[in-house]
Amino acid sequence: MSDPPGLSVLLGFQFAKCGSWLEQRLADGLAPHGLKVRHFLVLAMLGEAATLSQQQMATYLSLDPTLMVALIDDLERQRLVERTRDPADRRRYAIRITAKGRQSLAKARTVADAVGDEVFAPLDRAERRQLADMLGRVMAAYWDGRQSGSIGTARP
Amino acid sequence: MSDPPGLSVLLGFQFAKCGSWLEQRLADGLAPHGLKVRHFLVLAMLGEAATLSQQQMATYLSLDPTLMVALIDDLERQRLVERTRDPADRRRYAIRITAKGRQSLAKARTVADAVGDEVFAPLDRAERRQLADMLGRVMAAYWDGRQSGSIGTARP
DNA sequence: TATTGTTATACTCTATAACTATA
DNA sequence: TATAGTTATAGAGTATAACAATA
Repeated sequence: MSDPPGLSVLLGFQFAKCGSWLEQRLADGLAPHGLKVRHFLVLAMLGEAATLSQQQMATYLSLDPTLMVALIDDLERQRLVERTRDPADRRRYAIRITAKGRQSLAKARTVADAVGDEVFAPLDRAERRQLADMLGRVMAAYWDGRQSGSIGTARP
Repeated sequence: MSDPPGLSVLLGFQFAKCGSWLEQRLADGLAPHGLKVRHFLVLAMLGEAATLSQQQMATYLSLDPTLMVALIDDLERQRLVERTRDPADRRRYAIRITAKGRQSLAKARTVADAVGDEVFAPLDRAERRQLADMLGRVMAAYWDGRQSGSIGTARP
């Protein structure tokens, strides 16, 4: 199970390196829109789930729940997101994306696609799909290992 | 060039997620050996380059040079690494891995391989090689974009 | 004048503990 | 009693600026 010695080391290092490259380029691209990567991820989640609580989003992003407060504050201040109390459980908020939020999300997606095209330029379309497939399987195992259910209809 | 909409977003997110998973598991595995991931990466570089300066390593790891000071201090204190002045340029140190350092490196590699086997369990050997190949091409483009030459004989 | 390594300091990011309001 | 959200505070990690030695 061990191929050339050091494959895992190299693979892991390149993984981290490529990941931080992606994140940095995305951060650069989103900055002019007044968004950080996390804001974008929150919007992306809310773009597919109608309504989510802060805890749900914190869990999925592996973020401390206290960090969600300022994060949602930011988005609410920009009117990209709304806080309404969940009638079923008045302790939680039912966070919802606004129409303006969807517009920002669309722009941010364009940025993200451009960054992806730049970083993954050496790979053709078939390879990118294959990469996404492999990563999907790896991360499915991760989520299963956490025994955590999906959010909404699917894992964003 | 844009496949299913949002592919880049998902790909990027899973990339970051998988990368931090790898890093966390590696950190857990190395902790009992008194090493952090960065110590390991430094040892891995020195395991293939005979001698490197602090600046060279900082550049390759995309780390602030000031952070290398304490990092090398740690490794030197454990006698895993030696600082000797570079005779060719007495401003720099020629950092060299020790015999004890090679032993630690070997153990750390075992840990890293185990972590890799765990995280990439859903992928068979051919897929892992393919993943490594694709990542290698992507990161080669990254380094070329930086116009930075290789360190020693190869990019670790 | 520029570069390597060093130190001290300031800054950013994150987690912890304590609180409220609901359940 | 436990959970969602909030606040203030402490801690870790990182970068910045100024310095000494060498080029």
